[in-house]
Amino acid sequence: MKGSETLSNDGIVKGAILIAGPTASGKSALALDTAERENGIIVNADSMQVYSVLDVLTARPGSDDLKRAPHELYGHVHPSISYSTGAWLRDVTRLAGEGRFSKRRPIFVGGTGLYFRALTEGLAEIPNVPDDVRARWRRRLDEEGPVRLHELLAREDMEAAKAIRPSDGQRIVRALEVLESSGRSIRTWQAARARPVVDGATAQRIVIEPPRAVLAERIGKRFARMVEAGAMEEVRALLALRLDPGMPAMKAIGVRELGMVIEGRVSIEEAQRLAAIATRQYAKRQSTWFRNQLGPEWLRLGTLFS
RNA sequence: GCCCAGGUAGCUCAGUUGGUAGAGCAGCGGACUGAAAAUCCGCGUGUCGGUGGUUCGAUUCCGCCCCUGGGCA
Repeated sequence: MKGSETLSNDGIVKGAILIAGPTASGKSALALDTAERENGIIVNADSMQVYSVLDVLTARPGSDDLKRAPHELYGHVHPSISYSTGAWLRDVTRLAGEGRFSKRRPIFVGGTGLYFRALTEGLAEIPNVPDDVRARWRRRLDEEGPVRLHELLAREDMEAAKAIRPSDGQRIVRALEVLESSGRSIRTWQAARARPVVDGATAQRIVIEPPRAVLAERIGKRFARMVEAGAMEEVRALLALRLDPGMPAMKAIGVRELGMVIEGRVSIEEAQRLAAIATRQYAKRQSTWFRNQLGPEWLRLGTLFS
């Protein structure tokens, strides 16, 4: 790490450290070490660790970790809220505006590749889609299927339709809801990106890429530990909120699996096995993303931190 | 010991009236601009238990052996 430089804040964050890595790669440990050495403030860049309730299940830093360095954007969103990349970026911008990064070096750590991209490359400034519009298109997706909606999109927004597969319901719905609520094609919006929040020239970017087999072993052990640490009670508490199963927080790995145990449909052992599989598949998607989407400006570490 | 039923991909299994085999899951590769722990696309990775025999050719038919279940003793 370079010596500390002036962390000015004139709309863009300078001298930031970015640490990306798949689940169970030990990125939080690296972030803590770095924070202590660099007088840093750790900022979450993980789409699930923002939600409260699921402390254990999302492997959020514990109280010991929180004592070692300031942490931001962890567990600050209730699971009943549908958070998003845009909301996260606004939160980061707000922290910068409050001067939170002026005395301490921000260390962004997480496993959500899209968050890092939004941070360093900016995100299209698309107006918020009203809830009712979004709900209606999602319902139509359920009822009519993606192919039907893709045909519809092709009629109204050929450019967007060409860029999205007819089977990709989620992206089709996004294109449709943006078109309806803003009156403009999502492609038009996306053509113009807003300013990055972090200055790439002065940032240090690190991605941890441990061998898959090593990751797989750690994942298996870690989920068992989560259950011992009370993951089951967390899921119970989350389910008690009776949220729509489509909410992002409900998609956290382990919610479905442990939920089946609560319903008495599978054994705890089977749930652990299924959750470990889902986590491995997630780690694979992350690895693919980091391998192919992150540029050469990222320092790639093959080692593991615990 | 005898009688059944099996031994085919990492797992569960299908199949070949004899021309070296395919599904699901797992796994691997890829896409990714506001649900990204999401969503989507692509790819069989194999001494068909072993060994003899019949055959132009055996994973398939026959013999023997080994292994795993179940039954009878």
